Amino acid sequence: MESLGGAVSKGETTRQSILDQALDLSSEVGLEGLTLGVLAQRVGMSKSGLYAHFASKELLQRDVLDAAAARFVDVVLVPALKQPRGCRASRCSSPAGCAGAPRSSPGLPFVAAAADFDDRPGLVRDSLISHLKDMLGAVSRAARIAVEEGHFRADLDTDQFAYEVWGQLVAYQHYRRLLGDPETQARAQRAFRGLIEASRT
Amino acid sequence: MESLGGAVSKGETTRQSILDQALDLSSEVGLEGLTLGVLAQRVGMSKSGLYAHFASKELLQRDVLDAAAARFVDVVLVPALKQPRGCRASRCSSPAGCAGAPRSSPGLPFVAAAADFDDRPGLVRDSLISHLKDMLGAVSRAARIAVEEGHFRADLDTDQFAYEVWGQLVAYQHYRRLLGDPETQARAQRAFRGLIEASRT
DNA sequence: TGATCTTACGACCGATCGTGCTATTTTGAG
DNA sequence: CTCAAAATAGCACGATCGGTCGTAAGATCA
Repeated sequence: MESLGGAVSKGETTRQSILDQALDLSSEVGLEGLTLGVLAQRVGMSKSGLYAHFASKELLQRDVLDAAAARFVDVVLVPALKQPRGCRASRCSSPAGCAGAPRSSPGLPFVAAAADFDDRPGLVRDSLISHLKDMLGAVSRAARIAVEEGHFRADLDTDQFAYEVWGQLVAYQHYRRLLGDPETQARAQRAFRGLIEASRT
Repeated sequence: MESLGGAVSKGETTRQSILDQALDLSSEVGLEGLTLGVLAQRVGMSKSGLYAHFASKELLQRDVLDAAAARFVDVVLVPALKQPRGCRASRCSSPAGCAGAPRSSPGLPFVAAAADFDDRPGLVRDSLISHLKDMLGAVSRAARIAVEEGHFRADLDTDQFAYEVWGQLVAYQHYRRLLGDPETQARAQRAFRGLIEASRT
């Protein structure tokens, strides 16, 4: 048994490192492109040894998605909520904030997964929808606060605002990954600024 | 030889019907999910018989993509260009117009393919980028005409306009396919109206 | 230390993938 | 009708996929 604290079993630590690697890998090839063989190779263990940590590939994918959501909350949402209340909405919903550094953007596996699983029913899709609704709710709530504090228009449809924010995130990822256009970052920021401007009082 | 007209060889006919079926199928499972076996089954011929019409799967995918682009031009762009000049920009770039009826929207395979191949170099990706740039150029040009005719602001960045239009198309497809929210259509239209409004004089 | 439970490995399975090769059927021009 | 050419089917291959199983190595605790 573990000593009721930081100590964790060996299995749990490797399981966590598997999940970490899977998160990175799925940022490159997508959740759907995730393969037990190459993941095992990257982690440095045998396929079956890796597989023993998960009941099925679907469960593995779901866990990876949960890990991605957790990372997103930690990296994007929590820092945003530490901002002064008035700035929250724009901070936590900026594509530049979500997409962050070109490398290993926290929102990326999420967007990629959304594309892969939008028509593939199952555990992963359900989990994805659930997380997405949570995130949209968070953005909408932040916008509502901004409305109450007078930074945003009183008649702003905050759900619509969240919709458009997510849309810009998705569009930004598409553009950047497909075209590799360095101008994309500037375009995304301009578009986002336009959205904020249109929501202002 | 053919009689210099409508007559086409049998091979070309079946090849075209294969492409049609492939277009429908890829709207469901994506270009990446396209499989020779199930495609052959759907067309009603053997896998090898079908395969004989294409040098490789990659070439097949490229041809499907070209067909999708052609259909998009026919169904969306050409009708839009027959509108009075002032309306073109909004007509040809409306997500509702591009996405059209919930079933068999012409832009869908394009968006799905963009998600699948944004990080998979090769023929398909190259073709995809080429077509995308064409479409963006068309939208940008339409916007420019609207500017010249005084319907849009004189200082409008038409490339930025095209970027945001494509973004809305992508976002709409994501939302609709993932959440299945009937409200999505209304949200997309509202977002698009906002974009047009912001571009007006 | 010795016993026990956890963790990891290698071999293997059936299915499916893309892709060639060869035979057979179908088409269409002379 | 004849017959070469085109079109299609049959078959098999190597690779890779998710997944299973028996077992060896390693950790944990009495």
